[in-house]
Amino acid sequence: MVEKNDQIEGNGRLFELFLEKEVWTMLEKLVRSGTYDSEKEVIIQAIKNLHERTKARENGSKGEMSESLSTDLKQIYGFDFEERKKLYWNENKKIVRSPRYLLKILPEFSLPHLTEVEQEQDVKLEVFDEKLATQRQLYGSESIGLNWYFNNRILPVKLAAIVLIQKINKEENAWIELDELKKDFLTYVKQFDFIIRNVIDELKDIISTFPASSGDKNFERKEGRFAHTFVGKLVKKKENKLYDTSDGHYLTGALFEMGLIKAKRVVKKRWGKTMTGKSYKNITNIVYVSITELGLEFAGLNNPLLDFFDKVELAEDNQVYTYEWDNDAPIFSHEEQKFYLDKILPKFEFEHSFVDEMISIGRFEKSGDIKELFERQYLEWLKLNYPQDYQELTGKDDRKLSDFVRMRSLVIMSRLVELGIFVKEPGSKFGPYYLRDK
DNA sequence: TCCCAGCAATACATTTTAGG
DNA sequence: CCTAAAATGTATTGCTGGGA
Repeated sequence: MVEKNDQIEGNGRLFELFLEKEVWTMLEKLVRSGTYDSEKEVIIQAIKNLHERTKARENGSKGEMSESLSTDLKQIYGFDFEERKKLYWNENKKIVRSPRYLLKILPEFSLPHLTEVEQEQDVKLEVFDEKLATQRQLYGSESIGLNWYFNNRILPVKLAAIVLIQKINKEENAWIELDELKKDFLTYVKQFDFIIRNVIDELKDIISTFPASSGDKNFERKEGRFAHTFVGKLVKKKENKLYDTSDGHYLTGALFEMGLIKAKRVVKKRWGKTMTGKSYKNITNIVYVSITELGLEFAGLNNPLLDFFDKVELAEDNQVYTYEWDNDAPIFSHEEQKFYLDKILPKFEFEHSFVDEMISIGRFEKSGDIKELFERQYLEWLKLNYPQDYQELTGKDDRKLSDFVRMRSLVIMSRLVELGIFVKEPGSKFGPYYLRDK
């Protein structure tokens, strides 16, 4: 019983995002009327109906609903459920679709609105441009010269940049509170996820890294982690955590590490103990972020997937059907691929040259070949440039070293596959991998 | 049958916070 | 300003489906 409640609650939270309260109440009434056992069932039935109609349409015949949910709802509430669904589709699509992203105000001319106390404590958070130092500071000696392996997808990065720009425009303030950005990002991602799952069947793989959304007890933790991996999180240096110094404090997150956003930290004193014996109640760090030139450029580039939402319109009979999407087509445009290679990768010195080499090789028969190449080249590079870290890494046992190689090398390729630069043989698990344009 | 890429549960660790 | 519980973060190990 408890478990069942939890599940319904989970769905409830999810659906509040897409359905008005009115519709949720409607679902509850329908359950109470005895037609269905749970809200979940109503929703499942609705999706089944959609699915059958869609299939029927593809086969060129008229769809037969196994059970007419819309008729039930019409009788009870006097309006057409499908009609409503169409509205939600249009609403969601409007949010997700992709116009060209432009800033209405320039970041340089706008400052965050701060209280007096906060202003006193204003501390600038450096944007780390020194490529190697950054990765090393953030992730220790195991990520030197590489984009962090948990930044394993580019699509969430693109979405996050878009959300930030939208927010800056809406609030007419160039500096956005990081926590607020994360919230909006998650809302956007859920809407994105909702549309793709319901409309574009072929694209389900793309969103497999998005946090799962229903019936998952750890969902909130997962999505929190998802947000800070891609959007950002302030990491405080232990020794300094109670002091209002900026030393050793930095921001992680794909957006920041790839140079797409800049950040500043504002410190609020509450209590704590400084070196000089002064005591505070606590210290709260508020991080404000803004888009960089690079981020603006990236967000503004054409994206086939986002553009796709612009093209999808309702059919003449006002139904939302599964639209055709070429599953073999890349979800990133050529401009975006070029941007990644030319403007983002140079921040990661080893990965940059490694990817260049991968492209010049052009084909790998199996994933093992990539690992092999990576191990050879990375160790060589590390030995030359960072002998101490080389010692540390090779001093580990074989298992640890091979895990290191596996994670690092394969994620480099998975990013290239997502971007559409490389293709992994459809249906295969271990490759071959080859360049798309060859 | 074996193996391993890609997850994901779980145990363990650290940080935050509430309360006095 | 301290303690301890609660929240949150991290690391390791384990699992599994399907290709070799």
